[in-house]
Amino acid sequence: MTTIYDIAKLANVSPMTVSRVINNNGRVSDKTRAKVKKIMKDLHYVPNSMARSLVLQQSHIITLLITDITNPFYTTVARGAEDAANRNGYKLMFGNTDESLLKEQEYVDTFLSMRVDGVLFAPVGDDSKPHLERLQQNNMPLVLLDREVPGVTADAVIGDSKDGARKLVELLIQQGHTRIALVNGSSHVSTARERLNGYVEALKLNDLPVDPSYVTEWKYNQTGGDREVIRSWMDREDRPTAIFAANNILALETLKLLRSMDVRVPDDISLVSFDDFGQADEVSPFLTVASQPAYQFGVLGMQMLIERIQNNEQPARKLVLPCSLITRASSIPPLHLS
Amino acid sequence: MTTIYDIAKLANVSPMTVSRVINNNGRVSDKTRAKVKKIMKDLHYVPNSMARSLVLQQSHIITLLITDITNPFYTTVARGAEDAANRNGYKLMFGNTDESLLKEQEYVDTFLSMRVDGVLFAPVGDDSKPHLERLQQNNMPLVLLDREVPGVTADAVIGDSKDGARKLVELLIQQGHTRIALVNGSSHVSTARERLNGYVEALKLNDLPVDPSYVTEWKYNQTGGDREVIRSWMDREDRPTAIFAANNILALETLKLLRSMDVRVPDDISLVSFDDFGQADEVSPFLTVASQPAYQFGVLGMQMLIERIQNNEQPARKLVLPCSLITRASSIPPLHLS
DNA sequence: TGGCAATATCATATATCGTGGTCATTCGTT
DNA sequence: AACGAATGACCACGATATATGATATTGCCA
Repeated sequence: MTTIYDIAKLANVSPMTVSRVINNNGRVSDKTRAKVKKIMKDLHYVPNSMARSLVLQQSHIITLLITDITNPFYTTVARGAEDAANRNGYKLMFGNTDESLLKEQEYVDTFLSMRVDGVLFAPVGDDSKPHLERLQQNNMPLVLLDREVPGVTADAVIGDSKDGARKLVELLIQQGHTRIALVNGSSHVSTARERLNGYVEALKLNDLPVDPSYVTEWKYNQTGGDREVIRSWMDREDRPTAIFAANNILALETLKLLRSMDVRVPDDISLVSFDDFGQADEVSPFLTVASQPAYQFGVLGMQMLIERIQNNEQPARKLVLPCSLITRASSIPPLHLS
Repeated sequence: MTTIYDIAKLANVSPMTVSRVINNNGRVSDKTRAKVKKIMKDLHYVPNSMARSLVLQQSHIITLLITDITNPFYTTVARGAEDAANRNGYKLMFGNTDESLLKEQEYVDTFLSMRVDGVLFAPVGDDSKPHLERLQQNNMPLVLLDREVPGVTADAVIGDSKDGARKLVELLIQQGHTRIALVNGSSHVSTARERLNGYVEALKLNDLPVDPSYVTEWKYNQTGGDREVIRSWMDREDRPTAIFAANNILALETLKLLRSMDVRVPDDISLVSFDDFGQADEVSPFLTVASQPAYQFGVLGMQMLIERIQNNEQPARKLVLPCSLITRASSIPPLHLS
């Protein structure tokens, strides 16, 4: 591809003069400037940002790593982060780990080796710790998103999972449910632990028993969960009258499973969950959810990151965003009360 | 950050030896290799891919540009492309244009200046032509996705929009509808033109009139559409009994609008559209759609791109993927027939 | 068995990729 | 002659390729 040397030769000037024209600094006469610009256009010249960031030591690129690009929660986060990045003159590029630690590690290496200016990071879980430490050891500006990691001190924007979970479960209790099951994410993820905490707390506050056999753990992206657990719940005498799914994807999977067993929601069992479904909610608003301000997650995370890029020495900050309860058709009082 | 020079100094070897250890080529004694590796690990060394790709003239990075990251169709495409890229040893990074030509242009410049190995490109529309030409002028391997651009010769993976549209409209006609409106995407986008073609063709084949006032044009991501048009349709004596929305987002927006006017779907009016809603379809399968194999779009596009990276001289190829009709609750015979 | 050339193995010096910063130099004016 | 504006020469950024130098190993023959 064309370089400043090619252009310099054609324009009968030195490469440095071309560089000056490109960056619009230093003194270049209008005549040579025009001549150089014309040749650049004719040759479809594009500056090589590899070479440029090699000498400038910065790329003006920020990356966002999410764990599930098909999850509307994360894509909405992405939109927020993108808008905030563009407003500040940064380009945003995305990576998707698919809840895989291996992919996460590879992306971390890619980001480090690309010398991006900063990373917005939704970690896979607690085992992401070495990856985060690797970023920090290399002094890479970093902001955690949605999930915290024990033992890692870093800026973070997270949701109030415990509070949201408690609100959901208390709603169910108010509706008369006493046997509430939980389809949770992996306990290696902070949000799953917090949601379990909120679930337990709501039960205890209302003097309801906490039955561990009513709690199961899947991965947040639903792969590899034990489908039989739900089946076994339905076979019990004291079958739960409501299920709390810890995120939107788990709620969908649960719903599918219930349908395949001819269990109707909400007639036979109520279902509530965390996170909306993006625009799809409009089709037929159905699930009662604790909704998180996804777009704001992205915007605020990006702002925090850009401040950290400007000064990586400041102490770590943590932002906890509230969730709001949206009551819809999927949760109703249990049969014996209606 | 640490460089091979730092490591070389500590290991008492030359930078070149360190480079050999990193790339596992050339002959290095086991002793020095071990020594160098230890120091690299101690210093958390990460190779600088800017410097590397500067000399190697390749980055092993492929980028995918989509027009709406919150659209489940595109995120599913992304997952397919990602899987195919990883299988072939490439890293995939994403860009999102939000249906904006300006953002598209900026991403094109970024990709060119980053000297990525190839670009998978869902163009905003016909006006993307200069952007695509810019890529081609710089010899950047390129595969179009989902949308074609008149006057641009390039590899492409697209859906059979015309056929899908015809299938949808013919289903409505079979159900007894005769007044079918179309909420289309911009006529500057190839898929919108094809879907209009299919719509018109289905009407003509069934000896139904084509009324231009029953066709409106919005942007595919729904921003800036003229909401009043739909309102005016509903005010007419001969109000349409069915609406065909040209993609999932437009269908949602239409649905919202109808709801706000207390028009019920499907009781008062039927609604069909292109593209699924990802996992959200499971919540409550509702809309009748022409479904495109989104994941396959990504996989096949990526394979095509990788072949083009290996040989950019071969003639352009075009792959047209079929869509399948999924009949659901949103389309029923019109009132007067039931 | 000793001696030396031939060969294989390991390591380094130097040039290069495309750009920007610094400082020296040239040019045109007054 | 003197000054400021315009331009150029050279090096650095962090890596790799090539050619070459420095050892270690082997083979061969007297």
